[in-house]
Amino acid sequence: MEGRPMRILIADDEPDILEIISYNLGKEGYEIHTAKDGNEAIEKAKLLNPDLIILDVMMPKKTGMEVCQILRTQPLFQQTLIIFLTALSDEASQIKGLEYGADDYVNKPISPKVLTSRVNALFRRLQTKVSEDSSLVLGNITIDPVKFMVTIDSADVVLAKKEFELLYLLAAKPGRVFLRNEILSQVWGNDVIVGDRTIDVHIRKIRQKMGVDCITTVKGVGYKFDV
Amino acid sequence: MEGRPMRILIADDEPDILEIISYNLGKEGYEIHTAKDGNEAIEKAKLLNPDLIILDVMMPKKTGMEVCQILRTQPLFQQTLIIFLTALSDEASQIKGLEYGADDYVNKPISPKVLTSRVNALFRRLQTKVSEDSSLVLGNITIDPVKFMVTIDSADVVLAKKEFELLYLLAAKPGRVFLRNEILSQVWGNDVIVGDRTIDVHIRKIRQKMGVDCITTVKGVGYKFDV
DNA sequence: AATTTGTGTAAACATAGCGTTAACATGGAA
DNA sequence: TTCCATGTTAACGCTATGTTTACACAAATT
Repeated sequence: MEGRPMRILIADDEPDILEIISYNLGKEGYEIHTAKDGNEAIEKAKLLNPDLIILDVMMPKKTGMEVCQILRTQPLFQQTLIIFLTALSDEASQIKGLEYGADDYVNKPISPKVLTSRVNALFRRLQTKVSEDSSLVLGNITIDPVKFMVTIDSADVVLAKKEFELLYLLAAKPGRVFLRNEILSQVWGNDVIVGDRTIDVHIRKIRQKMGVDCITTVKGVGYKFDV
Repeated sequence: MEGRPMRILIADDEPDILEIISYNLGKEGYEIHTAKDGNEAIEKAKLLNPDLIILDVMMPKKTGMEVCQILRTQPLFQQTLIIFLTALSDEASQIKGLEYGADDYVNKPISPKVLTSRVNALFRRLQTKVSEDSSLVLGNITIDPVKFMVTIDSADVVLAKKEFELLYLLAAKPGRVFLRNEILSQVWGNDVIVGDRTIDVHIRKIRQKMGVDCITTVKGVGYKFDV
């Protein structure tokens, strides 16, 4: 399902930091490369064409800001994600960094976990943007919230709005059981009051239209989407 | 032919903060809407379908996290940008926030300028550089925005301005569902107020003139161009 | 200017099908 | 068995959309 791992270039002059970040992002499955100063960062960026570049602001040879500025002028690096890493926590630097074309600006001392979360968030957003497609793919079933369309083995299934919303809720976390209350408040909202059988009827219609039985009843508890 | 301004929904229970942020982002040319608690945020989000939602974490009725969670399970809010705003600067909350599906996490006290920079950075990244005046070719249908002409199987179809704009909007992203609100703000503009049936009438005229039924209704949601 | 033609919007009515309810069926657990 | 949770079906009100007509207004033509 996933393509190649995302490639990250980390540039910092402190070996300790390089190591910590490399270790933590490597653990997430990213492909990690490092550089120890501004010039090396630019060289390696051109060589590797990474998806994300993490730049320490204070580096020998060239500062992170300079590196960013140089890279951003090149067409190849317009789309590359850039995160600044810095001990300068003052507001002006941060604004300057972001206006230089960075996508995020993280202050030192860095929590590796926070950095990882931010990296993940950036990639998550990029993914949905590039493919224009945040659809759920579960085996031979595809659920596309943007097109409001369900496809089973390349055959379209047309669902009504509520049916679709309900299916999407379940399918977003396959295997997880959703309580009836939970379903009600998510799909119908908290204030709306509907009868007992309403959910069942919708479930039934979904099952019917889909042909495949991908929704399991957990009696006394709720419903779940089968993997 | 610049696109409409990005629409931002800000939810916070402190009126001062709402005002400061509204003012600063408004200055940047964004279209601003506000909510003062979690429930109102959800309501307005559904109503306005904003491009970005800024959520205070600590709010009455529902917390920002809850709002985010609820919206993210709905098909319509998969692509919406979300920023958390919070006084909780601890690392765990931040990670949790980002993993809830937020795109950024900003600590209070907020510098309006920093927030603005971050908002700009998010939108900058999202921007798709679609050459505006390129003609669309979809099967046997050609839509040429320069000549203002639609051709089906080498037979010309003459559309009026609004009809053309509407068709072009839908056809630019074939398959994607456009909400009625979305269509209104894109084709008619944000300030213009027109009656409920106006869109339908235009859709009808397009369908009539085109002969081919290339526009599908998704009841309760909007319209889409068939691939 | 007067005339004609066409566009965009509103208003009024028609209609399909969505969402819900109600009534009854079924099946498993105690 | 009896009970309770869910399945199933049909019916129906209502809402969102389709359709048509009318009209103000702009644009084009004379």
